[in-house]
Formats: sequence, structure tokens, C-alpha cells
Amino acid sequence: MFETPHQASRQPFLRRIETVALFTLSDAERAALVALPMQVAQFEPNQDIVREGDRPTRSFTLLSGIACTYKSTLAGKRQVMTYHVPGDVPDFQSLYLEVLDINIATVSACRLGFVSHEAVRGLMRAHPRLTEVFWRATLIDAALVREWMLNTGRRDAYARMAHLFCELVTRLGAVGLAPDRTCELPMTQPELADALGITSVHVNRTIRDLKSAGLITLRDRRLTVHDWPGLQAAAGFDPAYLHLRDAETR
Amino acid sequence: MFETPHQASRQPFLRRIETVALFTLSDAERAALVALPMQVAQFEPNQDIVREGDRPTRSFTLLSGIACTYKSTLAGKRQVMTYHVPGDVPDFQSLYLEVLDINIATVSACRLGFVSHEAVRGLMRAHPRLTEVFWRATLIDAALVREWMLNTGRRDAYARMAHLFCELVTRLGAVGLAPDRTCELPMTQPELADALGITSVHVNRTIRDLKSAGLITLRDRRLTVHDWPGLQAAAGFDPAYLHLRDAETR
DNA sequence: CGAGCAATTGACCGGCGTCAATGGGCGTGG
DNA sequence: CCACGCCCATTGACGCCGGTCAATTGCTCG
Repeated sequence: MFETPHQASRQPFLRRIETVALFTLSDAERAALVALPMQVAQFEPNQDIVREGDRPTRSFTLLSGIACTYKSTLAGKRQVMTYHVPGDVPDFQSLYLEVLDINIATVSACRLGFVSHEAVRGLMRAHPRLTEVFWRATLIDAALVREWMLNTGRRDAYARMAHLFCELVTRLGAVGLAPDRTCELPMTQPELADALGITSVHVNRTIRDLKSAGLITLRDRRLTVHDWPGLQAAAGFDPAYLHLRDAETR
Repeated sequence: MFETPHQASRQPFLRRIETVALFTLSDAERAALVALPMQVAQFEPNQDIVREGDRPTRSFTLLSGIACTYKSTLAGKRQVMTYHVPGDVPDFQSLYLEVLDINIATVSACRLGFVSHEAVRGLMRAHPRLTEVFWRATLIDAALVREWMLNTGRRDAYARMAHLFCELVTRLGAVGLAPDRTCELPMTQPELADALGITSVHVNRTIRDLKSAGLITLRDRRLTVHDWPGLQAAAGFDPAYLHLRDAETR
């Protein structure tokens, strides 16, 4: 089937919504999603998209690239809470939580699709079943943060990093971006440190250990998993919390 | 005004919903909330209410007592993600996230009000504005976890504990349960350790330090804050993430 | 009255932070 | 075209926060 660029560009978004929905979308629902007025914008790496304290009037979906949600302490220390992969809607929450309590930034170069809150509200009014899909999307986001918190609180650096890699490969795989368990890993080691709650020096040592254990390689900003069961075991990784369909967690 | 026990028992719930709502509830909405069929049950301390993997068909609100949400690693280490105070609805998420990814347990003795998902769905259909209030409630829950994650990842044990105490006193204060910045603190030190991501031994040392700094006292399961600005400063506490009304964060 | 757990404290240890130095890649300006 | 600056990656030396182990003292409850 031939796709207009217009349709093609929001492919990841549609795919993600269909994954989140517990039911099969009707043609009308799918059409309404495609008809959603969307402003596409290109962002450079390491740019803030929205900031803590903002009161956004629109949400955005990630069409390509990797982004992250982070918060900072008053002392200026950063903690990354989640990474976002294509198809995600990182600030769905701003629909009903008017003041943002988080920052969202690009990690690699990203294409973003902005949609006004008004349009989303109209969509939900016209297609009430989509309300629960969107709600569910925000609940899944929350589940990811909780799992990540379990890591930060209760696993050592080695397991934490293994877990992050397991999650990224699985999520990117679910949108077709991790063939053969190989994916982009655009973040620098200082950035990884902010996600893992450790220092960049220790990130480096931990990566070295994961490599020498034969679990992964990491070169030219690409991560390859060589021993998937081994990495899962090191991480204590169970993909259930991602709420993907079974076919997407292989 | 005289209140029937029926109405009185769900006071904390109504109060909480009104805090979460961005608008003033109509009489009809309030009446519908009061009419919601609710099964009240008494739970002992340290009992699981729902478990990871469950598929609940009802949600519950905490009418009295303190509860917590926790997860465990495969290695058996517990991490408490949030505490719940009266009025909260800890498992609202189960409405649309059919398989639970968390455990919820009592900390002190609790009175719980169970409401079937069906009844909640009916309520939202009849009063669409309540949908966004409930959605918003789940978003606020998520915001608490994110702030807690920032602590766990980026603050030392001393600041972490100070932050937990700030949050509890503020949230309990918002439902009238922390007069003079004094409140119940029913959790044991091993339990606090699971919330803070440290060991019980170190919890003990940290409490000792907070006491000797003159910030708090802790006796007979009661916490008293003596130096509120000092405790906030030690924690780097900013109550914005709680999404309370200004009058409730004093 | 003994079992079991919470609270407390001391001694010791290890994972991770801090500090510092080196080398490499890349952009910018002379 | 090269020099310089800047940041990332990497590694070693060393120190400290918080973990581990263990002992003591209550308290509660059967």
C-alpha cells in the first residue's frame, strides 16, 4: 500500500497506540488518529523540549530519535527517569497536570509531532474508547518509572546498567528499531550516569565489566547484546512491567 | 451538621477528590461520590492488600491508617515506592492496567473502602468531569514516584530521610492528620530502610543524626518536626510536585 | 518465660565517589 | 592547515558513605 508522507511520518505513533490499546482500533478511530492535526518539528540532540514549571497547551509524540525525562535537585544533580522511544507520548500527563513537574529533553536528534490539547480532548470526546487508551498510556509510563526506581534503590551499578540495556533493547525492538538486539545508544557516559544514579567514572568501569563478561559490545554509539539470557539474568529483567504484547518482548 | 456514619466514613476520600479536582464539584457529583457502593473492611498492620500479578476487579480508598506500594527484585529485595495516606486511592491504576505490577500493603492498621471497577466506570459515564479528576489522581501518584526517584538516585541518606519526613508531614497535614507538624509514623526502621533504599542499620544512624541536629524527634511511633525550615533545607524539599492547593502545603 | 523482632551501637569492609591525569575526536578561529 | 579548547572516554590512587556482621537491650506476645 502506498503511504503519503503525512501518514508515514506518524507510523510510530499509531503503532504505539495500537500496542497500548487493549482492543483493536476501529477504522474510524484509526482515521481520527491519522487526521489529528500535528505539527512536526526537528530538534537537535540535547535540547530541552519542555521544562519543569511549564504549562503546555499541547503534547507531543516522538516520531524518531531518543528523548528522556529528567528532574534536578536544588543542588543541581540530574536524574533521568525514563527514556522515550519513537511512538511514545512523553508528556501526555500535561493534559491534566497543568504544571509540569519534569523536564523532557532530546538525547539524539529527534523529530517531534506536536498536537494541541484541545485536539486531543476533541478526539476523546468523539471517540470515548480512546480516552482509556490514552489514560492507559500514562499508566504504563508510570509503571516504567516504578520499575526504574526499584533498580535505582535496590540493585548495584552492574545490574542497573544491565537492566537499562535490557529495557532499551526490548522497547526499541517493539518498534522495530533493534534488529538482532542491536540498537542506537546515543547517550554519553555522563548522561548514562544521570540515568543510573552513579558517576560517569563508574559508568565507564561498569561498561567495561559488562563487555569483559561477554554480554554486550558498545561501539560508535551502537549497543549490541551478545548474550541476551546472560544480560537478563544479570539485570533480573522481567519485561512484564512494560505492558507490551507478548509478541513484542521476544 | 450531623453526619451519618456512612457519610463520615468516606470523608477523607471526598476531601482528597476535591483536592485533586481543578474545579469545584457540583452537588450532583458529590452526591454520586457519596452514593458510590463501598465495602468497608478493616486490615491489620503489614498485610498485603493486593499483589503483583493480581487482576483486581475493584479499587479501594484508604479511609484511615497508612499503606504503602512496593515492588521486589527477583533477589527478594523490597523497595517501597510511595506511602498512602487517608483519602488516597492507591490502585486507581488497576482500572485500566489490568495486571498489577506492584504490591500494596498496610503499614499501620487500616480501614479500606472497596469500590468495584464497574461502579467507578458507571460513575465516570454519568459524570464525565470525574473522569479527568480520577485520571489526574493517577497522574499525581506518578509524580510522587518521580520525585521519590530523584531522592533515591541523587541524594544521600540524610537528605533522603529528611525528604520523606517532609513529604509525609505535608501530605498528612493536608488531610488534617499532622497538627503542629506531628504525625503518626507507624513504620519500623527496617521498613523505612526499604523505602529509602538503605539498610536498617543505616536508617538508625541517620535518624540519630537528624535528631541530634535538632530537626525532629521520633518516639512511640510519632514524628515531631521541630525545625521545619531546617528540615526542608536538609531535604531540598519543594512541595510543588504534590500538586496540593497552596493552603494545604503550609 | 522464652521466642522473635525492633532499636541501637561498634568494628570492619567494599562499592562507588572524588580527584587527577592522559588521550582522542571535533569544531572554531587564527 | 594547524592550534587551541572543549568534552568524552579511560584509568589509577585514594577516601568515605553506607553495607555487613555481630552483640546487647528492650518489648510484645504466646
